[in-house]
Amino acid sequence: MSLINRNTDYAIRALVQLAQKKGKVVAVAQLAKAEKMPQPFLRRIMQVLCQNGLVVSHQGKKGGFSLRKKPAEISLGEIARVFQGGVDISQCLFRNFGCHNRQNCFLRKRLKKIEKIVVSELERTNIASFLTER
Amino acid sequence: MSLINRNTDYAIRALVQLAQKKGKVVAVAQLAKAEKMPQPFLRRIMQVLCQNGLVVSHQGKKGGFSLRKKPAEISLGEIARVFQGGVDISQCLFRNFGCHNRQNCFLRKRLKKIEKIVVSELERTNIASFLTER
DNA sequence: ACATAATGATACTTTTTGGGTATCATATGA
DNA sequence: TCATATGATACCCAAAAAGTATCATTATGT
Repeated sequence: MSLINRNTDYAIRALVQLAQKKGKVVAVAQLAKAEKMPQPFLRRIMQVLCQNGLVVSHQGKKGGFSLRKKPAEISLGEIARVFQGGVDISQCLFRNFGCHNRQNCFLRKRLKKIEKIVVSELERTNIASFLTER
Repeated sequence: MSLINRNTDYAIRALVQLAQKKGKVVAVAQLAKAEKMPQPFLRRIMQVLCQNGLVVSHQGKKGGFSLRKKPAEISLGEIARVFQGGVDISQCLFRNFGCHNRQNCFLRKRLKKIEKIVVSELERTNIASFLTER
């Protein structure tokens, strides 16, 4: 099990690259090549990022994508929300959906607590966090 | 995505039940019924718990399983380790296994950090933690 | 104008994994 | 000796994740 899936992973890497280019327009082909991501897959991811207002798309020759927000304003939490509907670490696994006593489930309570911690970590980590480290 | 899978989930529920029975021998059929878990599936889970020294099996008529350790000595972390090989929240999702620079992967580092927090929470939560709450 | 090189939109395929069954063998208490 | 429990394994199924393919549209440079 993993906290983030590949969509999220690739999206983060692409966004970090865009951030390094300081708002310049970069084509998917370049982004994909740099981190060895499958291009058509990344293309779809960029479209979704565009639809969700994280990047701006530029059509036509010399087109590509550029950041729409400041790196510091894009958190991992937001990206995860786009591609995974957030981080739902404590989801009920019970047979046929739904524990018979969801409200009082002892296990659920405990996992929710852990989830909160994780989510807050993801919120305070943003694209800018990664710029200096590289 | 979920922190624990169903094996782990069911195992926890079964162990809590056994803890409530204070070391008495309980058949899988009973355990399964109480939490509405699929019996043959739970049976396999109990076998694994037995092989890993968490419970003792008693064969034959009037057989079943009983706790081998004190509830306080069985952590969620240990159970997760048995059924999921631990909590590997920061696993590399990169194409064909392995980032090209696993050591310096900025994303991996960050996720590892979060993973540590989660694991420590799971370690300090044990079966006894759930006994009073019910 | 037009070829080229980019994204838009969408449908499809493949792979992996989680979750679950089925079955036969073995042990044991009444 | 029979009923009822676990031991050990092999197998199946469905859903989700990951990735591919294709055709339409838009902009640029000549």
